Amino acid sequence: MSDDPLSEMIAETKRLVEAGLYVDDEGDDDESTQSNNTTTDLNEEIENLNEEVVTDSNNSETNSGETNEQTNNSTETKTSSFKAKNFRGQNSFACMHSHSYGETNNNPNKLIIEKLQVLLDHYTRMKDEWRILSYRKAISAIKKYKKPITSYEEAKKIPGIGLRTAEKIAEIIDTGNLKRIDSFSEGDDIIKKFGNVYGVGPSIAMKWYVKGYRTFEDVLKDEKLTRNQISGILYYDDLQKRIPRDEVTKISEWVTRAALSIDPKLECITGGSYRRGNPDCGDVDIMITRNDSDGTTHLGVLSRLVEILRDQGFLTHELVQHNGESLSAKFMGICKLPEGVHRRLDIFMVPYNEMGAALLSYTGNDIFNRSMRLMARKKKMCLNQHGLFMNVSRGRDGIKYSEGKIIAQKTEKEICDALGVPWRPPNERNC
DNA sequence: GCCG
DNA sequence: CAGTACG
DNA sequence: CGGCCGTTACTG
Repeated sequence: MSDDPLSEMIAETKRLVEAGLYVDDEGDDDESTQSNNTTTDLNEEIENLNEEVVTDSNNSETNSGETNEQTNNSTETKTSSFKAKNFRGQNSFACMHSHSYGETNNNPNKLIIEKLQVLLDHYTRMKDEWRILSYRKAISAIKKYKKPITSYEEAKKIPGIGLRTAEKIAEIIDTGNLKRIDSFSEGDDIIKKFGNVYGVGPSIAMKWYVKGYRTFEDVLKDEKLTRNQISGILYYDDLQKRIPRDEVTKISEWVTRAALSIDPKLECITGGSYRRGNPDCGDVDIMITRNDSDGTTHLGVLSRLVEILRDQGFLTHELVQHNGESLSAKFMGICKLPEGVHRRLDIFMVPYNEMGAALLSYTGNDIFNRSMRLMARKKKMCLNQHGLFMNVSRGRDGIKYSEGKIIAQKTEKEICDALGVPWRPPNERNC
């Protein structure tokens, strides 16, 4: 057991705790620790529900297509028709190919997926980020591999599956099990549960375990928590649940209706896995922008929107404070439909010119994004949620992305063209 | 972990 | 700064 | 063997 990496990890963490590197428990250093809930009143239930029927969200029917933004906007930064040069090997990038949604159930390799998922969870707890990445890619590849894998050789041929994983797959095929998994300690499940709390990652989860906590009650009793962690524990069960697509639609319509009451010219688009067409989602991601060609922007809209939703009792918690002064302000919190459970909700305000870059970024999935961004980097460019840039060091501060550095940002297609990546509808971005 |  | 979160 | 997304953005 001494060679069990997790055991070593626990021992190391324990050493750090004893060395005082983790102390933050006793010794109430500050007064304003918790209980300063400036958020909305916690369990304020919803009395005044306006059940106005959603007339028509501009969320567009299928919501899956590219927003029909045409590049011809008067005062726009001329997105030069910059074309990136291709390089050898770029065809192996995930963003170069279609990746449709991979069913987990009814997959002929369900057992393999389950076993590898256990390993992925294990390495997640160990903060082994590169194995995490590898296992995620391997599992994703198998999910979309429709045939039963019957041999080591067959597994090895799948992109993203190498020597080590193919060996494990072979063992699963032969024995129906992975001996490696059996050596994991039972503490794994507890650490896993801690790590699933919003605001708790691998480090905190391990720290809690080493300090002897085994349940949320233990943690709540003895540990000093951030407000996000408190919310995460309080609504742990709700937030663990997947959100049916229909409910995502309802939540989107609710937010859109409130936004349009502020300014009818706002445009709201739901991104994330919803835009990728998935049947259920982990949260709701809504982008809001406004055509500024009439001289008006959406500056300050988010603060008002949050206020409205809060007063409606729709928003129950604010996890990340939005930057109300920015056209790129964002909100991250928890909402709840009158008859529903608590759901994670993200609202991203987007400068009109950046909508294409924002659509790409907030639609994902993450593997697709990282693939595209790596591609950009390989071509001496830089891709983020604001646009595609020349890879030059720009000045500090909030100096706008202007000048000659911006290459493309207004539409997805424009960015893909400049990058030399074929544009794909969102439902083909489930890498 | 996988890949070049 | 480390940690966490977003796609 | 080195790279693996973002000079992402926020919290404490």
